[in-house]
Amino acid sequence: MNELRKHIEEVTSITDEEFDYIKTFFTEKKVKKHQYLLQDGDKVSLEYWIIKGIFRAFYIDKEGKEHIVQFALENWWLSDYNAFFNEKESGINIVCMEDAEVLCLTLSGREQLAAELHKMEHFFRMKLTKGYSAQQCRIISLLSNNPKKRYEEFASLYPNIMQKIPKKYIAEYLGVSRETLSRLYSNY
Amino acid sequence: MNELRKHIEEVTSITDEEFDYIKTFFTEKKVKKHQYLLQDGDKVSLEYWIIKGIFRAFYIDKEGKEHIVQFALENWWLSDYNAFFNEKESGINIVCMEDAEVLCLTLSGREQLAAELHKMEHFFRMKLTKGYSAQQCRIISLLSNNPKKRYEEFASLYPNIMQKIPKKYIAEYLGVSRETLSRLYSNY
DNA sequence: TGGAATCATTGACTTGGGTTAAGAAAAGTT
DNA sequence: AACTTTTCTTAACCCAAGTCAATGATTCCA
Repeated sequence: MNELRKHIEEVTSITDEEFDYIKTFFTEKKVKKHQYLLQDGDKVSLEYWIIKGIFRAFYIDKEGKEHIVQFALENWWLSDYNAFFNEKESGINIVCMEDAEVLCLTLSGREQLAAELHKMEHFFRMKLTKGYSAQQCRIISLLSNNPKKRYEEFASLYPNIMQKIPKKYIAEYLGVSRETLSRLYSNY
Repeated sequence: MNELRKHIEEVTSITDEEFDYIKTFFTEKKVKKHQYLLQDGDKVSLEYWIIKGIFRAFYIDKEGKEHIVQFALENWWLSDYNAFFNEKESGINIVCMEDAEVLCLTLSGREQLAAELHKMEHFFRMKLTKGYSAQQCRIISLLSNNPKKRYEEFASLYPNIMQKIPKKYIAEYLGVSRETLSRLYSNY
């Protein structure tokens, strides 16, 4: 839990008492590679903060193709906020790609935390602002860059993800076929 | 300003005194068609809430092509949150497409409001959650749908935007050439 | 340690959508 | 009302990237 405190204090400082209270909302969980945290159609009731490990969140289209919404590793938050906000079942899947430990927070727990502790409301807003901003960059990149540029951008933005996961998932993230991605870096 | 109060109270109820205070952070502004609210390279210091009118926020790539990040009309919030979060100059442009009235809030004003009034912090978080969720839908659509599907999705999601703005901008939003878009609905 | 999955590469072929161009229609302006 | 400017449509052509298929390379696991 100590990592979580450090993580929160990057945004706002909290007292020992406050953190003791915050802690009570989280439960620890160990997750093995290939294990699902969330499956298409599930009721979404949890949000996860990753202590260690790697996950991918993906959407499956009507043809059965996977499209990666988000990768997540240490210190990242992860859930289907879309389902949460619209109070629907999940439309995406979240799978573990490298043995992991996560902290689980119920969505109602988060709202309660935010309501009771202004600092936590602030914290969540700041995290969301960052996520919003990152998503906007990705949209711009999808609209204006060709696959090669997108690949280079991704590689420079997330070098640590690049090394750790199969390239086919990067292709799915970039919106490109594995074959095309493969051709990109063989052309040097 | 009354519309603003109504807008805020959709999320959280506030007292007269609170609203009187909130009001002091906003200034009204009238904007004419074709007028810029924000230009690539500007220092981003304001956020806008639209009372009436239509705007588009767009990115210009190296070839000079426009790519639309966001449309915005009544009740929408608009700024370059990316620039704000990373404390950089704007990378996008915001242009008025239909005579408008907006309320301006400085970014530091927003932070102050959020810090002083927990309710406003909550309000901004809720708005951001909704925006985040919408962006995620758009990313999924860009990754998994072809132009025709994206067009249909957009048309059903934002029928009011469809009617009011030139189709070429919709093409720029969908990441498709005007010609391709034009072919889409002539094929029925 | 060897066989089975999974993942990556490469080549041949196909195709969706971009580009170019030219003309029609609509909107804005005087 | 006439002229300009912007927007839209349609057609011909082309190319980037997808698909299909076969082969190699890794990784996984019994």
